[in-house]
Amino acid sequence: MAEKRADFTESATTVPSNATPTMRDVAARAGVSAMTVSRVLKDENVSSATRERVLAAVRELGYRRNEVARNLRLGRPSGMIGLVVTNLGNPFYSQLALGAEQVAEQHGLRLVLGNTAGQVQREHELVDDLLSRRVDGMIVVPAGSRHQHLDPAVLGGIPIVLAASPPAGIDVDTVLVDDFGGARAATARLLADGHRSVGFLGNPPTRYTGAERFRGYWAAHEEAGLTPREDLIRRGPDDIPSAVAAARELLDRADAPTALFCTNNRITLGAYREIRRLGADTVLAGFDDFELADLLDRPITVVSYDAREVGRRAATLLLDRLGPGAGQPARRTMVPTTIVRRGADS
Amino acid sequence: MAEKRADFTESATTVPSNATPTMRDVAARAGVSAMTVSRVLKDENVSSATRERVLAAVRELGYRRNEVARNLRLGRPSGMIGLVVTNLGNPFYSQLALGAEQVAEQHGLRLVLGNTAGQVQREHELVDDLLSRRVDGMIVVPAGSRHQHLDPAVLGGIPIVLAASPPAGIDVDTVLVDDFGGARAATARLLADGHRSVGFLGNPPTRYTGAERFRGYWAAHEEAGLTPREDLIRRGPDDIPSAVAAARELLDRADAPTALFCTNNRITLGAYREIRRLGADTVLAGFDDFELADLLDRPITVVSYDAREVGRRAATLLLDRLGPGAGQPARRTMVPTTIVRRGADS
DNA sequence: CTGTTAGCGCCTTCAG
DNA sequence: CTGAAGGCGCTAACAG
Repeated sequence: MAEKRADFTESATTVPSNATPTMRDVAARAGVSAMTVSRVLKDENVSSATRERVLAAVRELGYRRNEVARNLRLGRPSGMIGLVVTNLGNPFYSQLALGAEQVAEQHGLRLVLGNTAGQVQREHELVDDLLSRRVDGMIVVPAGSRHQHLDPAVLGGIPIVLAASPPAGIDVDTVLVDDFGGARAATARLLADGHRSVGFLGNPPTRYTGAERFRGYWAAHEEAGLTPREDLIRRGPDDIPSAVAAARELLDRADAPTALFCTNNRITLGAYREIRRLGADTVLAGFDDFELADLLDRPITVVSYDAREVGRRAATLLLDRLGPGAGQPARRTMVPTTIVRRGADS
Repeated sequence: MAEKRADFTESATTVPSNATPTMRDVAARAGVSAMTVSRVLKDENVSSATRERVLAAVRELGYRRNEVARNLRLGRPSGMIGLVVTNLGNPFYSQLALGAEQVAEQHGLRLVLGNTAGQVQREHELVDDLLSRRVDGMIVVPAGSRHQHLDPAVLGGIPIVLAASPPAGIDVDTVLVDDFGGARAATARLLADGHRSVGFLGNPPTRYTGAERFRGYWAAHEEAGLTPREDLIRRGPDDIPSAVAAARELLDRADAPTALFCTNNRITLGAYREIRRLGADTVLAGFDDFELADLLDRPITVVSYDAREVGRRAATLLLDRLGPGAGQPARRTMVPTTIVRRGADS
């Protein structure tokens, strides 16, 4: 078992050398009460003489105030905010985390990280654990489409902000990317360039982004007085291999599309690879910018957005609700997208 | 100020509806003592009748045990490990974080994140803050080259693991990438392909990776019985623009190198861009793999390694030291690299 | 300016 | 099997 602090008679100035020192140890060493130490550490009125003695003791003992105990006593939460994402390995989420960290940091709050790997079960456990650790609030990128367990009511009033996915059946602050607008703009660009058969390669409609980006693709057509050709639409692919396969299907047709819109960068990559392999001159547009995009040897249009900003806004909403904006109705904000041409130049 | 719990006479079954319920609230509601609630939650011996009543009360109140208070009482640390990195936006570190999270998660530990943005000052503050929060231990990617403030002694005995950079003047567990071996192997590959003037584009030697990778470059030459041409060595560039400029300098020469070794992917990108712009056929090798590398239209050799594994090992070392391996001497482990050919095919 | 008392939420120890 | 007392480290609220 853990070695307990020595209990045998120990003079007031003798201090257990092993364990992390407590305020009382400092007090004893400085010959004052714990309260005085507390006051010194809080910069309250203490005579400069005793203050010096206390600080000396602090230094000698390497004392560091236990913020956990402090928060408990003050009835405060932990001064940490939970961040639950589906996949930290995805640059989108790591940028989001970075943005959230920036804002949290400015307010002296620390970020506690949880990665769900997209598993709803893990999300449940994580949220529960974070609640038990008394986080001040949490930012969640939901793994599933049911969100009742994220209801502030269930959470015991701890505020929550959803990111990248809209709330389903609950009423909470949310930060979204303009998936619809970005997809619409990119598709419109292709149409404006004269393309009349624009294929669609997208992740499943069950995903929010998949659905929204498809809506955008469709809307762009409607606004141009066109109707997408259903036979050029593939709403299944979700990784590079499946995107390659789907692209091949479309490009092999006699009436192959002259352009493709892809709903994320993995799909774009798959399509790009296949186009290049076939030596086709199909034009490509896709959601998500990526480094290196301009090293590609043929042009490509990408929908770009600031993932870090998503994190910043999420943290900002949360912090506001932790303070002044406590009682406000749920807010929703949307991070804009821009259309960028990449590739085939420098 | 915060609304205090109503103090007027309140029957045993009435519970404050606003604040997060405590064990006593549950106890009152179930008509038992707090101890019994505690026991139920710990699955200790309690008659199944009372257990049911308690669990019912827990459910009705939405009670969740306060792990913070629990840990305080038990004299345990927080059950969290700190992760301090220089730049979460860099995929290397986000992968590292993901790996560490995986391992921590398996042991029921949560990760607290800190981003130093490479500033030593921030690193100090972060480490200090994490210590005050009583993390079980920490994984640090040091921002600077002086590490005295990371000495376990200074840290009050809290274990620490360094990642990506070796300890300077302190004796702690460390996880490194085989920078030397990777650079040597990549350079050797170029030499084996017949190149006799291999340029070097690398980040400053003040950085550990810069120094190690340069050593590898040099060693490969020596082992081949060659001496690198000093005039083809540029140890300054640290981002894409400066890499472009440095590459141009080398490629503009009458006796331009036939191959270049670059110490990280940004530098590789810069060099690639310049080679492509000039239409040169200089062969490229570089540290760090990158997605899309195989979409490039000319071949490239990259030094690849598993960043997630760095995080996994760091967490594993830390966890071991938290448990059985508490007293061991400092260990050091090195994550291997592999040489991969990329680009100009599919 | 400084000390004492009490208690945040929980659990160990010791009585029933 | 259950409860009462005491305390983890810290700090309000009162004394003095």
